[in-house]
Amino acid sequence: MQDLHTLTQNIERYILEMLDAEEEDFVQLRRKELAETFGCVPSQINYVLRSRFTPEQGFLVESRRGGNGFIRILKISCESSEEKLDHIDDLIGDYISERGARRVLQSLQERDLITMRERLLMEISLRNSEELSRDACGLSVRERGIITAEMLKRMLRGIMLA
Amino acid sequence: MQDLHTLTQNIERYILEMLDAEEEDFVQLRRKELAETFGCVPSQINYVLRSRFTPEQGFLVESRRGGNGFIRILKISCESSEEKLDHIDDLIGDYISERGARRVLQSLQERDLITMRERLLMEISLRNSEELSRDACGLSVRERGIITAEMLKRMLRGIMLA
DNA sequence: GTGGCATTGATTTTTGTTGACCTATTGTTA
DNA sequence: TAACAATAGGTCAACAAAAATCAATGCCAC
Repeated sequence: MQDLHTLTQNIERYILEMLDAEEEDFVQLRRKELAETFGCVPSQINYVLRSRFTPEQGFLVESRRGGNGFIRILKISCESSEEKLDHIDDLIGDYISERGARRVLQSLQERDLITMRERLLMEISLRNSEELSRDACGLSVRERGIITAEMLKRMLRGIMLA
Repeated sequence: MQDLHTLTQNIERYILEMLDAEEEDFVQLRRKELAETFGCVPSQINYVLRSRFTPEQGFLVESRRGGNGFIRILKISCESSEEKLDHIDDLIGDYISERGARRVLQSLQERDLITMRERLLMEISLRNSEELSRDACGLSVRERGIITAEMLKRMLRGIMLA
């Protein structure tokens, strides 16, 4: 696990370095070219993107097929310290009630770490998720609280409070 | 990095610049002339309009054939919240694929109707809901698409009104 | 040996480009 | 005024290029 030399890890590092080097907060590349650079099959690139450049990890990926196709990788969030992420994890834990989640969001918004609209978005998402897991899946209160906690952490990690 | 200029992209940019230059929020042009300007077949213009100037991207296209025929491209304004909401409902409808949802979000962000962070939050939310309804509830693709549409509309309505 | 991450390649889907043929509008003329 | 000619835009199918998907397989760590 300490061995950072799998193909996937190399490609991940390569893209991260490109992002670092750029003025912009995005890089654009050709899947086929990148695959050739690493001497692998093109679909390997999709695997790297799917597993390492997800919205939960603060990235958005746009692409186009066909003539002059491309893949664009955008880094959204600012860098954030491990501490802050840990703090959020502590704050939320493995289980949280809907009320508790709302308290967390209110506090973050009052401290200007998220905007009003972002808070609103997350509240709507949580309510949706709550509704889905209650009505469609018939999950218990406890199970729903676990899902809510997971969801809230994903969203907050995604925009990585700076 | 490389030459990112297909014919379609050049024509798109040309029309956007015309729109920018105009006082009005529309431009009017001749299909044949524009095709000649770019040294291409006239139907190429239709392709550009069909793929780049759709309602989803905030445009309406009108035209007339025969003598003195023309093509007119209008920018949808969406001044009031009401207009935005109607527009959103039109774009999403009762069913939407995950891919379609992501296209809508990209387009809204490019039109500055939502921020990057908001787009990111909504993508996380969509993934979460997809995962929940697929794995925990075992819903079909169709059912998930209906839920996705509903959720997307709720989120967008929520922040457009804020 | 089992479970999960990584790798591969065959197949599918999307995008861009072109040209042959279709339809609508306007003007002209018998 | 009814046909017809000229004009201008629309549709569609075929092809090429590039990325996405998915299922099968490989590789470790436990």
